Amino acid sequence: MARRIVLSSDRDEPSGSTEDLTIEYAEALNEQQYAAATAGKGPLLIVAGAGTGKTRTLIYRLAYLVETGTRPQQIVLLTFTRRAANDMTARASNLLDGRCEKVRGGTFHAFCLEVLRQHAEALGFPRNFTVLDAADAADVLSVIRTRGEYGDGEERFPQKNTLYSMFSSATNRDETLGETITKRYPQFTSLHAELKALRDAYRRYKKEHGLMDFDDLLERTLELLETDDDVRHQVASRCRHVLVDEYQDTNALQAELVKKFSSVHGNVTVVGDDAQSIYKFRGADFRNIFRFPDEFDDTEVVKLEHNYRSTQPILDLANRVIEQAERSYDKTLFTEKTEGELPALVPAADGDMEARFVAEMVLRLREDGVPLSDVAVLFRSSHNAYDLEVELNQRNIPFVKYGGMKLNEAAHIKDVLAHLKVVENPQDAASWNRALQLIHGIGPKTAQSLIEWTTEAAEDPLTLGDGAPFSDRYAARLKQLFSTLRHVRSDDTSVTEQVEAILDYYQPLFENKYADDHPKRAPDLEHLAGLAANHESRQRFLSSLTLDPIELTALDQETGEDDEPPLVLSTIHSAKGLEFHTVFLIRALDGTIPSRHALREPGGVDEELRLFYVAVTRAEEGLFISYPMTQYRRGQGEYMTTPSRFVEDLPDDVLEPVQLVEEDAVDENAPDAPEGGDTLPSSRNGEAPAPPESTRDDGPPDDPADADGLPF
DNA sequence: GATATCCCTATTTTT
DNA sequence: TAGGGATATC
Repeated sequence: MARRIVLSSDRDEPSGSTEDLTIEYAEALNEQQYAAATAGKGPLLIVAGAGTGKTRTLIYRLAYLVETGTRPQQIVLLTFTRRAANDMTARASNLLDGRCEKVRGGTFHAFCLEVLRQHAEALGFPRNFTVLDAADAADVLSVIRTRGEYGDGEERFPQKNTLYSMFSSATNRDETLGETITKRYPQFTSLHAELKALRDAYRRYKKEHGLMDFDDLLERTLELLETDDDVRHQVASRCRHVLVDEYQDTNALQAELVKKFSSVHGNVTVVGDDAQSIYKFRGADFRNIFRFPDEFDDTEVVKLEHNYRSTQPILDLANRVIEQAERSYDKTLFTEKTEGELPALVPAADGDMEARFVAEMVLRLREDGVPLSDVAVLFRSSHNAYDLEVELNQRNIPFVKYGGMKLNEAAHIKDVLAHLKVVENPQDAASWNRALQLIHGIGPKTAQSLIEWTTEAAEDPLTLGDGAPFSDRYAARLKQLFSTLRHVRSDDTSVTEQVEAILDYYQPLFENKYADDHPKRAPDLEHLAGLAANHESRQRFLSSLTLDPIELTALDQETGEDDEPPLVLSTIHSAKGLEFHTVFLIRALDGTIPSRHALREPGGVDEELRLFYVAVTRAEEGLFISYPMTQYRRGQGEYMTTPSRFVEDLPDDVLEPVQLVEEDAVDENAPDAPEGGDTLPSSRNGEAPAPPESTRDDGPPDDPADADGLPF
């Protein structure tokens, strides 16, 4: 263990002087926000309800810390997405002449990655280790499973994705594998020993080949900081202030990391709202936030309750929603925006009609001056938006979808990235596997022996030694592959050139592999090359893609300079922390939200309820909760749905029912026959869904008389 | 040993 | 509805 020489840090000690502050904190913030932003040293817990200016407070705190002498490089801001981190540092920089840009920050995973790149060797990993995303990790598990003949028994052995979630679940909840299996995967209890062996094999494999999955980033960092006190001291010394956003969604591992990061200076600020904890599946526990004062002595607690986002009617609904929870949440949000439209509950005949309703309303809002980008459509899970996506495409309404397919999850992108990864880390057997099997004539077996050849026999893994086990069938391609890779490796190629070189090589393989739809996929490859230009190194490019994935639809849209900012479609999870003028919550069905899967888990319904609460509290002025009354399922055809239990018992003066009427439909009340063909898209142009907002304050709001001529 | 084809099944949320 | 497993064919 290295000898430690402690340098006096007086030089760095923040002055703490409040004499020459350039920002009028007391004027910009309310009393509690001010207290939070300007709190002194030590642990600080900010319990902030939805829309209470939590982000604003955090930004001012950043600025305050910098103004009172803390160097920005010594502040660590941990957030849930990189977008949130960039957003906050940018806003803080605006307040303070750019100084806050140097604040370090990002997600837990990204920050841990930074630490690990520095110290990986101490853990027996190479510094250029590869980060596996969930799909990569599952692929690795699949390879190991097949090789080790784990599933040879009679019982069904879990699939690769299940294996990954199982192991990940154990890590994130800080449980033993046995506990996780008993609690969450009881059907595999009899396989416990085999699963344990498989997990050990997976761990060994990752270490041998320089691979880390998402969980490793957290777990290995913690291991590093726990076992090597010099490293811990070194890392924590650089964290004079640690700020954590969305603390209610941290899990046991992350809470422990926060402790370690702040173990030298003891300055931690965490912000969160227990009623908005929605990441239980990742091991988050809303009670974490209340444990904070027990974990950190002398915690100062500040509560923010004044809501600046929503109108009173929306808050009333939010309060009624959260009241339904088993556990009571101590929420007393209040606002001064007492006026406002009632949130509306909108049943639609079917998913198609629901989509038309939303599209129509979005256009009306735009005519009334609400920009598309200030409107969001939220849903429980990604596929809930399919109908709407089709509708929006037909009407040429630009949108971005968050929480759908990510660019780097698309198979063709993974193919290209595998080649880059192999150059970056030639031990990365998982990527070799992928790259090699693209070549016609190379399957799992040949790939395996080739990998052994390159990584063991040759001194340079990117050359093929004589006598490598290859046959003429694919020899030419293989040589081409290796020369491409060597070119990519050479020092003077930019990341863009590297990607281009791989694309040239990949093109014929690509067209062969995706014979039916490669023209559709091709633009993504171009985008990838474009993205590469923004990155200074291959390694950074790769990790930024895995840790901060790009939404596929964001690229479809090709947002040019003067294009209209698009409508936002988002899973509720991905909408966390955002706000919009008007929110549509679609597919509010029992079985969707709450999800059918959640009903089986203890505490599952409450978690879904919090999710619902998050959705509702995103809205500033307008809120429409809609659902289709019938749905189609493969086997059964159409069937009647049940509205979400969360809206069922709400009185009309909290959530106002609205009836949708087709403009040119014959006066037909409820389409109770499953085959009711009259609502199907017989006419694309004439329908008039909900009456405009204005008719909704007086009496039954179902008169479509004022449905104006529609501009399409 | 690689690949083409067919059938079955499970189906949330994210770093 | 796609992705995985099993089977048949090259």
